[in-house]
Amino acid sequence: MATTLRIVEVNKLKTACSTCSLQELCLPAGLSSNELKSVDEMIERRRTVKRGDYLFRSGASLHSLYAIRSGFMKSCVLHEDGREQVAGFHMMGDLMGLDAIGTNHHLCDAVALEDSEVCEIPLKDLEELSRNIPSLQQHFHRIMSREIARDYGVMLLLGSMRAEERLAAFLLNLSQRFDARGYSATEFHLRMTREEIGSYLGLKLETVSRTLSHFQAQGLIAVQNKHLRILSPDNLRELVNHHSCRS
Amino acid sequence: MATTLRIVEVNKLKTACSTCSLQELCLPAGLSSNELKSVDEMIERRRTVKRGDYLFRSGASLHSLYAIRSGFMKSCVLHEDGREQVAGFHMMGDLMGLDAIGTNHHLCDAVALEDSEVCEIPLKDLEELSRNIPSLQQHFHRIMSREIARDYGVMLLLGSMRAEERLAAFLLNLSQRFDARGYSATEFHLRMTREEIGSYLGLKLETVSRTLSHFQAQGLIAVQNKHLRILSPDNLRELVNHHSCRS
DNA sequence: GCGGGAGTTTGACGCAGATCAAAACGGGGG
DNA sequence: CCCCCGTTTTGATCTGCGTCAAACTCCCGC
Repeated sequence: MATTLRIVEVNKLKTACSTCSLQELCLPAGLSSNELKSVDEMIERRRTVKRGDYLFRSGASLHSLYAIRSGFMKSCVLHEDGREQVAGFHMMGDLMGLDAIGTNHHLCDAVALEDSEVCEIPLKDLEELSRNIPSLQQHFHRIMSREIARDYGVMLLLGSMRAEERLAAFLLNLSQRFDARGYSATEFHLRMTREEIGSYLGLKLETVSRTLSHFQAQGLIAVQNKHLRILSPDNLRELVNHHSCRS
Repeated sequence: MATTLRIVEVNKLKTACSTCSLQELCLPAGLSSNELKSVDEMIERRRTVKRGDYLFRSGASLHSLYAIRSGFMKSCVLHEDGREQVAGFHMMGDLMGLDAIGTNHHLCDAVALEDSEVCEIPLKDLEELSRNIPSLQQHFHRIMSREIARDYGVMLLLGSMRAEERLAAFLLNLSQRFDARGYSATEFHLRMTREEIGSYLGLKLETVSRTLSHFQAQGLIAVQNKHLRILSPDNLRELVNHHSCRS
């Protein structure tokens, strides 16, 4: 039976970092084959997360960081009064859980937007290993730093861009990330709803929808439901950079 | 002559981490006295930054991280088209420059809002030392992680709070940080302009001013120019948590 | 102590985007 | 294959905050 077969396959998955195509994007970038082996041994297990399921929840204590092997996830910060906001979208090669190191407790939910597979990296082991492998240590620091840099970008976006600019920046960012992973930069599937995009961008879903329609009318993109094609990346870039309004 | 005297004093400043009152807030928190000594030796030099001067500029290559010893600073992210936004305010014990590790280039400006003094920590040395001192390594990771967590908070603020909530959250945050450093939690000096507050909160300076006036009229705070007194922290907290509007 | 420029306050008005509403679409389950 | 519910689109209206403008205050340097 097909279902059983698939489960068996998943359990068999012993794919090592050393043979992983995401190597260069992920944690062990730039290691020797010997070092790669040590990292392999550190990975506690691979775990699958079904669409809609949580990888971890806000408040849970930190066991491991998670490297995404396949799939697509979002992280949501929660406010005590029930407000919640998407803090980021994450895809293959991304490392999740970095925000929890400070307090030992996750401060956001991680939810799979499609069936996903992650590698579980016990923080203690990572710390120990990175004490012995300087280039791993350095790379780990770079990853954390890049997350901070990304956040600064989002702050700039939320604090000083108009709706059109935000959406253009968002689409270009997705495009660039797909590109870096070997997928088409101009044509891809939006795995999140309009509401989730809006939450991430500080906009309401209606505004997201309207703005997408507007882009389409201008010939910048072609959207049909979740399928998106970028027709004029240059014009989108121009939109982000030459802001017409708002000081 | 007084000026000369002051310069001499500054040059003499050999205040070590081991005698620094900020120890527990700063990088070397929780180290043994031997370990503290190693950290002391790592600090390349202390540097003073006059009000209005740059500690580092966006685009400059990363030499060191900077721990603030005294004073007050802001960091500003720049957008190519000239837009700029305050990404954070930093005070004694805070570590600056973390966003630059990823690319080896600073991506924000660091500007002193009052005469400040910083300890310069060469990244290479810190990395080497933290390979030998696990608790230093762990603490450094915690600091980076806390910066990520802080950024998530700012994203939540910018993406889903109304003007009053943003300002209330901002004041409470300042209050709490002053408190942690042994200063009054209810009465302090705002070292930044209304425009800088606005930039940080994604608001215009007029809105900041109006909202402060409004808080004062309600008896929540007393502001006179840059001097601020929090009269009802509880009501401010309530304002942040029980959002009346906006889903 | 006085003049001037930067920072702040306050008012009037306009607009981008939120809100409310309703119709159209699409895809997963029976 | 069809039904139904979650998602998306589009329109009409409302509103919080931005924009423009003017007066006022506070330093800081001369």
